[in-house]
Amino acid sequence: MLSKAERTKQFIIEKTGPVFNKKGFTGTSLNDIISVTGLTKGSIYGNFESKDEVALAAFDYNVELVVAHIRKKMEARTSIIDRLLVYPETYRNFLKTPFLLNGCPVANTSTEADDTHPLLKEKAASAMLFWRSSIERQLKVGIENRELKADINIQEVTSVLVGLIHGGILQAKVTGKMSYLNASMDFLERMIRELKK
Amino acid sequence: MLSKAERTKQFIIEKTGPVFNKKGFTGTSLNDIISVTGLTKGSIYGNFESKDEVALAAFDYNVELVVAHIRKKMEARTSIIDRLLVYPETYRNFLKTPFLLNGCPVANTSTEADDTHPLLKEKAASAMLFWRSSIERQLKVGIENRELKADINIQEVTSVLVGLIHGGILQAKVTGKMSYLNASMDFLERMIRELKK
DNA sequence: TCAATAATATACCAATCGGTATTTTAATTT
DNA sequence: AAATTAAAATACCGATTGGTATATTATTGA
Repeated sequence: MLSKAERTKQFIIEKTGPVFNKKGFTGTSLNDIISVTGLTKGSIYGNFESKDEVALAAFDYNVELVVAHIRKKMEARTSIIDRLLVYPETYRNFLKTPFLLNGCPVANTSTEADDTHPLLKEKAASAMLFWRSSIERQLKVGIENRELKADINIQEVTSVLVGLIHGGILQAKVTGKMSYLNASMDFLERMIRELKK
Repeated sequence: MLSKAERTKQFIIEKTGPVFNKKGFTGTSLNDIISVTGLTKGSIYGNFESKDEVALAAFDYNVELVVAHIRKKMEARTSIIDRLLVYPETYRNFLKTPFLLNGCPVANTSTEADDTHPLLKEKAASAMLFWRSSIERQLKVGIENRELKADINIQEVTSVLVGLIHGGILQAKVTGKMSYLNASMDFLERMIRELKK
């Protein structure tokens, strides 16, 4: 069984995760952390040695939620095309997915931390590269299996796939018009289907 | 001639613009504003009534720089295709363009302000819609001129164009790999050329 | 040139920031 | 159940936050 401290630590991470994703690192104060957890400053600093450490853990948690969500949906599918289609399907519904409601943690953290918080930026970069390599691997497997065309530009397809998702969310979030994201996802779906041999 | 106050106001905007784009609204403190302008708090508050007002003006300035830059490059071109190609060309070199170095102000502000700063969000939304409608207008003109295919989905093309730019910059900035942005721009260029009738 | 006015600087404010030392309370272990 | 240890609450810290009132210095119009 987990120790009390470990459970509290996890509790803090789960409660602050959404706040950090919504308000960002600078925008989230210790008082935010305190009020969202219902704990006191002493308790927070008994389990984490700084606000930084809470934010870093919260980021990992936020990313893991997204990754697990995507992975679970993919496991139910066999072909590479169907698996890749999980992406547009998932992000079309980002508003209905609690941990995506305020945007993808990778995108949010990348944008804020890029010029301000080296440790967070490093984590965001790792998450981005992890995501990309997961897509690249699937494309490679698909080519080897002869499910996908052999002449696919893996790096380009990956860049476009990831870019369309983030760019679509950005446009939808700021304007409030889901149709911009949906249009991007329509396009992305067609692109994915055209990867087929 | 501009009054002293108007010149100082403009001076403050020009000096703080890059800071706000780099550090964001929350991340930029009054001390940042003071040190980057070399002015004192009294002078700042003599010309603006709040940090908010400075940030709002700085955002407008930042956007105007980008808009003017794009417009200028477009004016030298005649065909719609060539004009649209200004976008990928511009953003490929965003690192060499001072006011784009830290990312597009619309994207940066959208991401930060979306859940935290209503006034800034409103401005970011307007800028996004303005940008989109400028692209949509060009597509429409291109279709009417028979330069472009008649069956183009204007909203989709616009969403993809804008999305690829923002998504590409995001990936390049956080990972430090320009090749991700360049791959997106390669794809975008091809897409633009294929709009031709 | 000399007032009037506009613009900038100085000095201060309460509130909040992230963080720490200490005390109190709760959970373990024997 | 008592003793020990772990965890959480309280009270405090200096520094910084955005903002204001007042004093000083430039600028401008008569």
